[in-house]
Amino acid sequence: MATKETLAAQSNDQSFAHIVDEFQWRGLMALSTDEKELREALDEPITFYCGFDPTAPSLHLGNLVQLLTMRRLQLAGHHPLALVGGATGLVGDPKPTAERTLNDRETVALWVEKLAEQNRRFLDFEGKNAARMVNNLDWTQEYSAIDFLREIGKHYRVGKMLSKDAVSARLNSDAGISYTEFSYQIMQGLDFLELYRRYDCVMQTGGSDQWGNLTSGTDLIHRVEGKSVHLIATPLITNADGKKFGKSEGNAIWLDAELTSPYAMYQFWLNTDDADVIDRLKVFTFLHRSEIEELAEKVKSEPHLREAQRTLALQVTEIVHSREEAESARDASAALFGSGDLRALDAQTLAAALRELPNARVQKGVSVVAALVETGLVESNGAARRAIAQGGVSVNKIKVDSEEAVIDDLLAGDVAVLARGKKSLAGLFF
RNA sequence: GGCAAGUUACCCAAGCGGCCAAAGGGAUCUGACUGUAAAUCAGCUGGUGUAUGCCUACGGGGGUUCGAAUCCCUCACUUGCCA
Repeated sequence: MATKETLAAQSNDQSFAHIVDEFQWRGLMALSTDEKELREALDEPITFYCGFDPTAPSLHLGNLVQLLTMRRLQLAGHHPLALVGGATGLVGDPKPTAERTLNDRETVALWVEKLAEQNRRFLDFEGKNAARMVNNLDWTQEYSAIDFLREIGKHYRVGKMLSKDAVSARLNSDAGISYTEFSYQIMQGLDFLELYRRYDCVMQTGGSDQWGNLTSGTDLIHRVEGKSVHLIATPLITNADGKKFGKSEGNAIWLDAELTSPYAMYQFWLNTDDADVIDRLKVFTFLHRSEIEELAEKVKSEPHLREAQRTLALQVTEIVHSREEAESARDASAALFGSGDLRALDAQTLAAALRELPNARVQKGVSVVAALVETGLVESNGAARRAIAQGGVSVNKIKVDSEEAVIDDLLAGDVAVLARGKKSLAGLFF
């Protein structure tokens, strides 16, 4: 991974007297345990953890908030434990809407590997406060049901478990909740206890929607070990227009380049709403306060230049992928969206840009409909014809006005740029 | 274990023998206006190049019927009440 330089370049903003101040300015602390004690605890290097459950083959943008929060704490001198949920992934945390479908063990094991691999790119696993990777399957699978019930279950009061939002929401919905998912909070509490015992881990970070599961651990440690440990919960990222953050065309933005290309990642951030872009810079980049405040001014004074969005897109794409890939995505974006004369571009630039896009190899004279389907820009021939009928398709920036149109007008290097709508582009190689 | 209600497309939800590829809403998508923004307005949204066709789809399987999302049986799951 080419992210070593990227990691090395990251830093916290030293103008803040305390990391908690920076977290608050960045809007990263939605909830926490007692702030005074938290600040005191963070004055010395501590070990903390954050867990990631394998519910998919890749982490997504929601997880990125956690990864970057961990990295900020690492930069402040603390020791991160990145936990992958080999055990909790087999159980499943309660979603607000419905019971999860259990994945089989092989799938979960595979996803655990993938998540661990992704984690390694965002934290430094070398040096004096190197991050470490742990898997809760390591201590959970040793437990017999009897031991679990006697040693752990005895510390949990059902009344309290029922009162947790994640559980009560489900009890009050017509989906109900299984004992399996109901038990999830205990598993997570056990994780914290184990990490406390094994690594002297005294803090956990996570999303605020996980608050009930986070406090499960602090309560358990308090009961069993008589010790107060700490929590920081990051806010759920929401868009100003009320739509769900982290989705593009209804699909999640993944951190895996196979699932979401660097170009798609760049485009996603570039399209950030003015009303959200400054908040995003605070949460998703390591830019310091002065730099972000400068960009905030520019959003007000010259919004059409979209400098904040450009900066955000480049920064995050670099963090998730690499500087090279971020720059390629930026250049491709500039070439394809820019002032617009595709014919002025030389073959090499054009080919490089098109490789960033979904693309396909086709024969000269291919129908536009077939090309749309081939590149994955639409899902079926019918959808392709519909898109053309709606005036949403263009080839080399020239609108296609017939469903029977074919492509025989090529750009330098025998390529063509196919577009569906304004933002979905694909490359055609002949 | 018993009884009752329920399981419809991405989500919510109507339909209760043919007029159902399935109302309505949300969401996505497209167009106009723009700054690759927001808001607003308009339109599309199962597949198949065009067939009163065929295929897929109303939880799974089976049946009744000329015809089933709709009726029956059965299995699974969900919720509620009773034990």
